[in-house]
Amino acid sequence: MARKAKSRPYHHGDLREALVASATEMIEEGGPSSFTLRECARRAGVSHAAPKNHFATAEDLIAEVAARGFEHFVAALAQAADRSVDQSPDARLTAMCRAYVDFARSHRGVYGLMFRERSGFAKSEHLRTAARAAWEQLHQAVAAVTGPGRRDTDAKAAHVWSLVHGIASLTIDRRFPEIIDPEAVIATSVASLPAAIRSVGPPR
Amino acid sequence: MARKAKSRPYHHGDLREALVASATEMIEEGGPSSFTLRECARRAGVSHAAPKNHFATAEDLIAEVAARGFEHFVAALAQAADRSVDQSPDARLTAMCRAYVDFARSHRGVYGLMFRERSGFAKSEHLRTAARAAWEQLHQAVAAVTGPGRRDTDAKAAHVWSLVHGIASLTIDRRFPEIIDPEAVIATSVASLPAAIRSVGPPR
DNA sequence: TATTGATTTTGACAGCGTCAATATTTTGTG
DNA sequence: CACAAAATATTGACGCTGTCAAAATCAATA
Repeated sequence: MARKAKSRPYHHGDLREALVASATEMIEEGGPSSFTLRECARRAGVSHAAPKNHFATAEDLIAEVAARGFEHFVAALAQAADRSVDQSPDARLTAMCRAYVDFARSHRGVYGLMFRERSGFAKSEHLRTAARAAWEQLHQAVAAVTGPGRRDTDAKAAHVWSLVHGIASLTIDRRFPEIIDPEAVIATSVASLPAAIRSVGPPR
Repeated sequence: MARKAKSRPYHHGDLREALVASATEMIEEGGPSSFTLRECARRAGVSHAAPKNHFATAEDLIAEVAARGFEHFVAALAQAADRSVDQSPDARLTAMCRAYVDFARSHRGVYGLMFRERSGFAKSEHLRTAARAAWEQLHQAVAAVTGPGRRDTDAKAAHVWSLVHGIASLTIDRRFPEIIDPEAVIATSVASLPAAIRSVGPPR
């Protein structure tokens, strides 16, 4: 055993972690499509087939990268919430949305990976739970704004997520016309969110 | 010459169009990442190097697919606008947003391609102009709601695009929790849009 | 110390995109 | 009509990729 304990289990030391680090690096540098398993092994200083012992397939490795991306992402959102814990729910939600877009913009590659369909989402339990944690983080901030016990909080949270994800994606992939200042879009759209979610759906 | 005339210029007949058709088919079936140039050539019934005469690189071919996707997309939006031409600007914008999400859901593969960063966006003029046409289509519908001559219509249009693109992406890539009914999110969020864009940004 | 098991390497395979050389067909011109 | 020129398609090769099986290496344990 001693598989992931701190006991420096083997030859390389901890190849599994080294592979995740190299893969993350590659994806941050050149986007998800720039990743290749062989180059990743090269960066970790091992032969091209060595990863097989830790990840059955290349997809499993990038699923792990995506899962850790979600964990990092959740931490960033939580930190934003903590920093504004003494403010209003509206301010807290706004802060979280800003943190959302900031994370996406400063981790373009991994963020793109996290929301790409084929990221091993179906196969990796780790990835699914990490993604769900992100959803719950956002959901909670929305619930604080709409008030407790509402039936349609889910739809409102989905609305918020859609908006910030849309802004993040279009900004990252440069699909806005050049005239558009992403910073301005983020500022005005995010600022309008608390009021907007109060009026989304039936007002009762 | 007679390069793209109707004169059945050659051996295959019209390989260029056949390649675009095969590529579109592949991407719709298995997503953008399932495309390979060799399989595409196979489907078109030619050798693996035949595409070289019509597209210098594989990226050029998928850029063409993306460009046509945008053209098809613009047509779908325009059709939605036409169908609601006798209604209010609000209803027209709503209809267009519904058409937007409907298109994305019924052309998952190509839509994913259209908004993926590496789609030859930088190199293909055709792709850039087709994408710009889509933006202008949406921009116009937004302008009709906010009223003419407003300075912040761009930001409002970006807001609308972000929301519908976010809904479309998250739905397509199945990133909403299972509890969420995409149909409900689309209905409520899109319905709230006209009112929302009136309050986004400075009210003056 | 010997054996076991985990880890890594080596070598092979098919598939990929691209390129150069060759073959074939169409088009344009004398 | 014949022939040259241009356009189009094929063949074969190159280096790259992910995956697999067999052999080699090393750590821990019995």
